[in-house]
Amino acid sequence: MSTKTKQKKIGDYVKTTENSMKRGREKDGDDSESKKPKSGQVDLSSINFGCDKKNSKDKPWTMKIVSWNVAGMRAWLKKDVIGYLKKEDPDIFCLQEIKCTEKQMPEEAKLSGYKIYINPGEKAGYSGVALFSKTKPIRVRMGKEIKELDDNEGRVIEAEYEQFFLVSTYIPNAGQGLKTLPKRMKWDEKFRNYLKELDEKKPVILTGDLNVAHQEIDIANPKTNTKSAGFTKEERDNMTLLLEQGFVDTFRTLYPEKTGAYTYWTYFSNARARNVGWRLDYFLLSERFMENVCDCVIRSEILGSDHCPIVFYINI
Amino acid sequence: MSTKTKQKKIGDYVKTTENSMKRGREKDGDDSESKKPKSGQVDLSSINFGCDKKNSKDKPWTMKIVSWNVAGMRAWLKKDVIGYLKKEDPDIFCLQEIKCTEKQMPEEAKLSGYKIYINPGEKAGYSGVALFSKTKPIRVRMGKEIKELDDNEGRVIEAEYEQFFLVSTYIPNAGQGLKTLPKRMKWDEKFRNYLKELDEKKPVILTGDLNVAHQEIDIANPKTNTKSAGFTKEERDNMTLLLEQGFVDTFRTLYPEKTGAYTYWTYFSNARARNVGWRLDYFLLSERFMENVCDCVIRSEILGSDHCPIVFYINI
DNA sequence: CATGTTAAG
DNA sequence: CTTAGCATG
Repeated sequence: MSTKTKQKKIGDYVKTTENSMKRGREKDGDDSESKKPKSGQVDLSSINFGCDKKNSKDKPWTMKIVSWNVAGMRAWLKKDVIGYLKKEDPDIFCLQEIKCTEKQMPEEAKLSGYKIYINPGEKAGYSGVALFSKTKPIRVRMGKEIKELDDNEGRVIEAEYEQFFLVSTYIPNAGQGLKTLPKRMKWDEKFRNYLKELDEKKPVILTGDLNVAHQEIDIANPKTNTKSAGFTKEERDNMTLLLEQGFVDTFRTLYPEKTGAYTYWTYFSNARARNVGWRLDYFLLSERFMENVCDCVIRSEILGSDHCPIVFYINI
Repeated sequence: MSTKTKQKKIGDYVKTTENSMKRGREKDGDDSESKKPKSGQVDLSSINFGCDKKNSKDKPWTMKIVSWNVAGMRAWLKKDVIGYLKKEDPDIFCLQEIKCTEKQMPEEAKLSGYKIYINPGEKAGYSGVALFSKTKPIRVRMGKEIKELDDNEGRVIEAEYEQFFLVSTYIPNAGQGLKTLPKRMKWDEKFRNYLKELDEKKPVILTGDLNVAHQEIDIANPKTNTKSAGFTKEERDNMTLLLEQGFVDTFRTLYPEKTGAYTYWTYFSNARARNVGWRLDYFLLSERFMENVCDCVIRSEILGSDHCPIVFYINI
């Protein structure tokens, strides 16, 4: 099976404007406050939190979704991430690997203005996902409520909105020495089937840490990592199957040639400073929904985890 | 059984001089270096590392021994303790709860000029004692070499010198909810018998963390701790038995009325700053050897562990 | 290398 | 509260 998948090109979906600085919403003008860079976090004033691009129907973005694997929410909160989130101001944000229960979650994390949904999983301090949404979804399912998945590890939250399903996930890691690759393969299959059914009802926005770098362009060292968790042929092929089933890797479709675009860097050996990374975090979209997409951005400057946030702009 | 024991008084053993500033050795004059207080450690320049007192025969100290429960040697080493030890410059120093093997011990800890003996115990990261001696002892026994004790937890090092045995120990903690009090009771008995036999051969200097505050004066909150590990009647009675067997609590004998003299403060609730402590670390001496003692000092200013070092000055 | 356990103190 | 171990990433 080939790991290459034909993805459509930019022009098929997105109308690239002349960096017009026009935004779907006028939210980012007030950089009068907090000029001072805070502890650990980068200076946020240089970041454009809006989106200059329009969708294929020349419409600006109306909704922003953020996904971030936080690698332990309690430690993450000590790194000035709330200031970033407030500036980013997404309509929905999805966190993976929170490694805590609702009870253990510090109050400062419970940002006002959001409905909060938490799927902590059973094992203490392991995995866990959360979803924050400004508007209340029609329905939210998570964990064992999604019977097809039987998720007891805090890996999935599904939120149904008027026009789409949003699925946030943290896909199982294949483990050191690939010792949990079989578990991963089983998960991938049932998750693929679950998404297929969901997609038949409404378009799906799938986001989160898919724990796979799909192509060689998605990893700094493809040659030396073919036996590493997250870049085995098995995992890459499973992602290909997902795409062939009617999902689109939005970032790669918008930026097919973009190298050095990663969302994860190991803490070892100063990998992030050297940009020795992996693209493991995605926005995958039901193909028929792609015409609405404005942009997909990797916020590689934002610190707080070994993953960085990714941002998705869409016109709904 | 009473927990009170008749200990002789100061004048019986030690001749208190008029703070003569004469020292047994002239070692502490050079405070020209390192005036700057280093990270985490207190300013050492105000400490008198010598001893102004003389023994009962009007002789100054000729030997200094230090004991310190370091509560994890590797973390302890990060707190500028080597600078203190070099200034203190003991002839022998005994460390308890090193929580590492010889292999794991950082090189910086292996101070030149000392013979080093390590009894790490079997369980990784648990317990473990070490002894550093400028002069090579006649014989050193530790762990299972001391058959009477059958110590596989790194609790004892015995060093034989010409005129005495030095025993450094870390007595088992009775545990939360006193769940290891039975183990402790058994240890106390066999340890007492071991010391009795040793004492028949030569005078014994016993030092270390005895994990008991003997009397009410030895603990900040005697009333609320009668069921706490380290202040149960059982543990206190066992210490009394040891004293009745011919050992002397040197500090308490020298300073029978001294309140607020502690060697341990829990890390909880800022106990050390409030001096809510326990005296758990001792120099116990064979009664017939007491005439040689010059002083016993608690270095409560010295940071690096939840215990502080204690210092023993003797004329040998 | 970092996070959150756990056992122990 | 702190140490050091461990499992996991």
